[in-house]
Amino acid sequence: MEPLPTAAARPTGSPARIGDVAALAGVGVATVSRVLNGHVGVRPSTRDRVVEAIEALNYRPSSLARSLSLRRTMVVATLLPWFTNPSAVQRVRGIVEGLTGSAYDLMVFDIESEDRQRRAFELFDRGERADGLLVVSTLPPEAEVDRLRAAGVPCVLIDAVHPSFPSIAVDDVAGGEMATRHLVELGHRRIALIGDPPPEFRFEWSRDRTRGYERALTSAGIEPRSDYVREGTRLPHVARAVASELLSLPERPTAIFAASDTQALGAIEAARSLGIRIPAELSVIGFDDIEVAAYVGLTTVRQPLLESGRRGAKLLLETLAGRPVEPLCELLPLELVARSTTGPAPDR
Amino acid sequence: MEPLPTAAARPTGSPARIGDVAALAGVGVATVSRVLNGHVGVRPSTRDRVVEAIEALNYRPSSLARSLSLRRTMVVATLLPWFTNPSAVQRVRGIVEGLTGSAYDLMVFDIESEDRQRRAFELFDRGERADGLLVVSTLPPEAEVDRLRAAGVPCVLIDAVHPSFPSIAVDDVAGGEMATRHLVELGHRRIALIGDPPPEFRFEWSRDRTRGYERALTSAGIEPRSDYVREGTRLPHVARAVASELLSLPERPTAIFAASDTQALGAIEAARSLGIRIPAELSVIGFDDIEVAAYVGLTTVRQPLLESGRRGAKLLLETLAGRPVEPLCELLPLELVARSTTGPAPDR
DNA sequence: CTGAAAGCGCTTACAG
DNA sequence: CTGAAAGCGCTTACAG
Repeated sequence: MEPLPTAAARPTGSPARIGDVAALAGVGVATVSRVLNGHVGVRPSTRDRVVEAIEALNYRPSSLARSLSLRRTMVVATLLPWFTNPSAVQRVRGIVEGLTGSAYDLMVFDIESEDRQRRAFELFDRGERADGLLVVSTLPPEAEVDRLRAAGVPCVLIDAVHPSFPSIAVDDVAGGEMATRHLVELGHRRIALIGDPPPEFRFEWSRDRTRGYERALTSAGIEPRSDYVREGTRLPHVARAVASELLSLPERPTAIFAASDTQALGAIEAARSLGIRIPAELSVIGFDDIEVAAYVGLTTVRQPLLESGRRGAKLLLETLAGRPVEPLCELLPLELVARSTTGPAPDR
Repeated sequence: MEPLPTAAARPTGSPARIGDVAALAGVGVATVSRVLNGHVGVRPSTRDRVVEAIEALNYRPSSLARSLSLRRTMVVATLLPWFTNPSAVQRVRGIVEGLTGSAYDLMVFDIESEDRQRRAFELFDRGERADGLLVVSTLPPEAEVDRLRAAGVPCVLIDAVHPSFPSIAVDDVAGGEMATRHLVELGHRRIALIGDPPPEFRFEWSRDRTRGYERALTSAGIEPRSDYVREGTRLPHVARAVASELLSLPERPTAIFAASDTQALGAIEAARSLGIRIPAELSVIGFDDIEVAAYVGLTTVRQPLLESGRRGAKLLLETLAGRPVEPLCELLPLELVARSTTGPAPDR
């Protein structure tokens, strides 16, 4: 089953292989490979014949076969849940920026369910489909951590922390505290919280922000009330529904801290449709500072989303370049951005 | 160089291969492969031994090697430029939805420059890294069209049209006309247009919308003015700058039609900072109806972004399932959504 | 029911 | 400077 001598002999529909080129040029495949990879030490006349054959057959090497042979793909993969979320998008944008100018291409893989997460790691945990991984807002299952380490796949975590990998994150407890303190300082006492549902992928920052919220309340001498703490996904209608419940409570909160801007926006809409004025009757503070936040004047705790992606990408690039990176956790700064959705607590 | 008999013999760091499992279980690799792929006709006791060896070695087959051998990846790739743009994100969200429940995983690949576009197709045009392609808001170069067809890679276009592939699109000329007519009907005569820069990736809908704009003007007896037609990218500051120029014209337009909501938002910000009231002194209409549009009350021409992704994914799935799909262009409906950024032209 | 061998399409020592 | 061969890690006829 040797390569056939001419292009015409290849069945239509299947691209030429390196053997076809070799046959047409009258050389061995090794020589074609050398020309392809720009190795020195190929006689110019030979090279010319090979180049000619490549063009005649419209040949392009199989990147898959190359990857298998080279054990290198020049691709970086980003694995993240809900990757169409505004904050996730912003991080991805940072990753794209961080990778710009490098030789690596970016592949983004969505993890929407545990099933997809499993499949994602099946695809990537050997480092065959991508040379490095950027895992965003989720933690690999422990078994995958082992595989990744065993296979030596460079991996950087963004918005998640694990002792085995370097990571870029923020202090979520401090963030929750910061947001809540802002409300307390405005005189609010009845402060509700809308958090994310329990971690689906071992992803726990919502819990940390809740802890910060409780801490701030306690140190202000306010007793946390369980009926003021709700959970819901970031789907617009869910966020609205959760906020509506909160706003229909007999003792309605005068302020809401939402664990994300997306949820804060839902709370604002809920208030709007209930005829509750913001910030006169209700203050709302979010988390993230996504692009629309500035646009609609949402008060929020800003975390450097873009920067997190950029830094994560840079860190991964370092590792890929062979510079060993400590599995340290780099904390990015948080900043309170007071805009127009928070104000003094109503009298009474 | 036969597989070594025990796991311990494998160098740490390299995952077990099928040969290691076979050796440990005392069977041939073919048998391991059969067990792995759930083929019938393996004696239960043999199967048990294999399963045991798999677990002992924590073995997971190389998906890359599988792909090479099977010529199938169970992955669908989406190639799109500026994939963090709100409208692109929305389409991707639709694609994710359309793929949900299927056996295919989604990989997203960003095309930000011609260089990346070339690399994207190098990776995907043989159908080795993905079984099917969803090309969004860009057109493959003609040479790639040939390769894709030659290799028989199923490919669906979204927001782009090519005779060789089925596609999901909208009638952009009609859309441009619809937007402009809305302004004309409100009494505007000085109507400006902010379009995208010339197509970077043979991507021409902005031109079509401009054509619709001109057509609407002409049929209203309004002479198109070249100083009213500007181009700029969707980067926020660019959109603002372009709008500012327009609004500083001696004969300032009373209405702006932006080729995208993102640009419309930029125009609104520019007006704001120039102290121009909307819609009293300036009407602004966008295109797309991205999520924030409703939120900020932007009048726009709605195109079914989510639906385009969903339909594209479904179409691709059909093709992948072997049901031949005509290379037809499916046009999705456009709808004018009048909100609060457009109003009657100011007297005089 | 099972294994040896060929094949997927490359790259790269190794030997000339 | 160049080619035959082994290897990357799988799958699958083919022959028992």
